[in-house]
Amino acid sequence: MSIDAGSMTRAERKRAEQAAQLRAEIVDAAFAEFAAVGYHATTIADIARRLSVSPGTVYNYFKNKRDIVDHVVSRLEAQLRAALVGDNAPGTARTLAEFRAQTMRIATAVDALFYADERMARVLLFEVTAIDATMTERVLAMFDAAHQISFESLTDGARRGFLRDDVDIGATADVIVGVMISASVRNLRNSYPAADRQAWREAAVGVLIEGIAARG
Amino acid sequence: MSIDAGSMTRAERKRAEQAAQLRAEIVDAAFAEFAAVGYHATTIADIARRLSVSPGTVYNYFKNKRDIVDHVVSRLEAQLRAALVGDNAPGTARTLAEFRAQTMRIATAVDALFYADERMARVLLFEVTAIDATMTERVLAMFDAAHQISFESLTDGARRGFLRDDVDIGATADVIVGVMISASVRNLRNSYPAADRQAWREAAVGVLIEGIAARG
Amino acid sequence: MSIDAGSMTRAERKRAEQAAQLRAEIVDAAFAEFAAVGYHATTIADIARRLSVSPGTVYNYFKNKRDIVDHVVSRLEAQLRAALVGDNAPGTARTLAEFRAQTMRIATAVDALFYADERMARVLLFEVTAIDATMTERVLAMFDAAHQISFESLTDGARRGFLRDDVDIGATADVIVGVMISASVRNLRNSYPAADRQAWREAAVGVLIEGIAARG
Amino acid sequence: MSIDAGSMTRAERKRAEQAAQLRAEIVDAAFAEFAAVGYHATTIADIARRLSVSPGTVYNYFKNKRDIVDHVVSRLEAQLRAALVGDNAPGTARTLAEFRAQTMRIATAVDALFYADERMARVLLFEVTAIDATMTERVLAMFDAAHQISFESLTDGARRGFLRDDVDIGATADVIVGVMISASVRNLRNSYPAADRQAWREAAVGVLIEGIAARG
DNA sequence: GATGAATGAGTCTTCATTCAT
DNA sequence: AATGAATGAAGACTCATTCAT
Repeated sequence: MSIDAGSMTRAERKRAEQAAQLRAEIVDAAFAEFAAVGYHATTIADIARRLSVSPGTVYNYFKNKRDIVDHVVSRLEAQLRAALVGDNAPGTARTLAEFRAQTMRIATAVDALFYADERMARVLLFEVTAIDATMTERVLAMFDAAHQISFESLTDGARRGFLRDDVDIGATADVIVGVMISASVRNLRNSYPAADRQAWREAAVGVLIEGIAARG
Repeated sequence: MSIDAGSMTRAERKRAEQAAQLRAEIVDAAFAEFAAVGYHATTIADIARRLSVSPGTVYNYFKNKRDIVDHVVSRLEAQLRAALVGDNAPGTARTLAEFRAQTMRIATAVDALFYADERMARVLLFEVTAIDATMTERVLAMFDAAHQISFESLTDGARRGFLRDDVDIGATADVIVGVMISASVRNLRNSYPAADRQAWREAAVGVLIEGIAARG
Repeated sequence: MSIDAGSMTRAERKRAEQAAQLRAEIVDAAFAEFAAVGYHATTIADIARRLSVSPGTVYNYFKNKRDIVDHVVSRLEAQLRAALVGDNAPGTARTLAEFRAQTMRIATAVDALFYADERMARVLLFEVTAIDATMTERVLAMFDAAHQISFESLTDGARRGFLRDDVDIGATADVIVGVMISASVRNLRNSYPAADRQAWREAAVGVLIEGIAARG
Repeated sequence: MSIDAGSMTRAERKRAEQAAQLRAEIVDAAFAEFAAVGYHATTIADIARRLSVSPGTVYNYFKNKRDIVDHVVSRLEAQLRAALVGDNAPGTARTLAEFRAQTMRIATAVDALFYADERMARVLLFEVTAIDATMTERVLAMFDAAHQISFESLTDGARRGFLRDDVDIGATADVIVGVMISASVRNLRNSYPAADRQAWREAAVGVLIEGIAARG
């Protein structure tokens, strides 16, 4: 996959860059089209037309239509992963206040992602799952990853004593993932202004933390 | 649509019943097929074959394929509505204990619905949304309805004083819907035994109620 | 494959007959088209057009284009087999004269087949072998079958003593098959009148029999 | 087409040689690919890849794909012609023994050709004929040429008196060509060791000569 | 009302060929 | 002369829908 740039001539390097660029543009165009009219309603010709390119060209970069969605989803996966980790790695919060702050950071990051581009939610939650079992599995695995991160974070909080020790961590992690999904979905119908969204996040996180914080 | 049974002969009535029966069977078969292989991968012939009937017959009962999904979704809507209301109409809980009990009843009903037939979650969440904007809108409206019921229930609880009055009711309702979605989705990957599911519900509801119950 | 006609209604039987008829017509049309312009140059639409039928209809009868050639070749195989056996089963000749007569009968039957319809040679020898390895194998197997029949006939002749016992039977059988192929191929270029063909057969069979007949 | 070498500088000459070389290599590569997967399954890119050259380059040497096969076939034609004539020109045999020896030489040469490279038979007999009528005609013309040579040889033998004068020379020539084809085809299925092939040739030639030699 | 064969529009995909660099 | 990305025409195949029986 990685290309030994050292062994390439200048011309080759330039060509490789242009190829990578077009690949990326195809993924972009496909993503846009999938979000706009759906995977099945999108034809390869549609994607090509967005780039003023011929259908054949698309096939110079991707094996087939299925291959294109795979790359679209990979990009979304990477974006989501970036939002979920970053400086928010689980286990770094030492106090309830820090935990709350960290949770808010993650919520804000995820929200920014889905809010900045509501197409993400549309494609990921509503289009891609209908393609086939493998694709569905990938999406479910993404939910699982989010669950995993929550789980670790909560486990750590319980160990450090600022979260109740009688709470069911698995169930709580599910609740957290559910909130994320729910927020994404609701945003598709009714785009809320950024300020409301901040308030919403604080409220939701507040409810959660109240529910799991150690008493006293 | 409604049939004036009074003016029908016995033979006519019998025929009308059989027709209604076949209509229902077609919806069933379509649902099963959509869940098994997806909406787009399902052909009219597949549905017909399940009923040992010809494709043409299907068109005697439904205008087109799109019309069939519409009815499939209507049935799922009705089932969900039944689970959400019934004797669980919002505003009937008078104490926190009653509220908790009611919430558990709803959670159990919804869970029973999705657990009894995981195909429901699959079709509703993963297949149907990819069909077109109208269909997606219907699903979002179902989420909205669930949100509405939660919202009313919470509002009532706050008014009666057993829920904190500083809680953001809208956000909390979103959390509740999110939990439902999350639970449904996770069950698709990993079927949990009924006992575990009961424990899970209690834990999740516990977290929620702790988070919103009036202090003291 | 065989259909239990007894369990069919009259209407079903009629429909089955019509289906079988159309299947056969498609094979005919495909054969004609393959012979005229070749397998690769033939489109499904071409075949359909010959029958004033839509392309989709062709696919109601055959899985794909490859499936159609398979049936075309099966039909040719059956025709060839019929020409090679019939009352010409190996081992029935008791004297050299009978052997010569039998050989002539077979030669005449094969010639009639290829002469009656030069498309047979064209499709079998020149078109079908270019499709894929499996198809080529089928054609080679047909040559093998012809070889086998010759071989048995010659073996029997040697055993009965009217053929030279020092002759290489395998090689001779190859020669016989070669003559058949050669005659078929040459006919493609230059259609000879029936009388000439009869003379040709007698000459060729004469050369062969002279070469292998027991001396004295 | 022909190049006036006299007016070329050394550099020009070298370049012309390299061009001729690459042309030849393209023909080689195409031949190899056609034999391996067939004419239609071979893409220009496949041929180019074999030579570590770009598809565009191929078009600097040949007008189109069809043009390439034409040259492939020309090369095969030349090889076959070389095997059939050489010191085996018809009319040089003076006695039956010489005739037999000459026939064996030709048979051995042809066999060597097809045995050394079974791809020849595959391409010539099984691939190339399916391309178009012109190509088929070329192959038939090759058979004709072989027939012609046999015919002349036999005519000469009859004139000199060591072959029967009542034999049908045309039919006999057909038999000879048929034997060549048959041997080539059979070798495609079952590669025989060189020793067996020698024996086979002797047997087949023996049968033939016995059949046509003058008696007494 | 049931049938199921016929329809043909609609897409993906391939690949020979071109041409700007 | 070599390159290789772009092209777009062409064709196999699917399947929702129709309609004569």
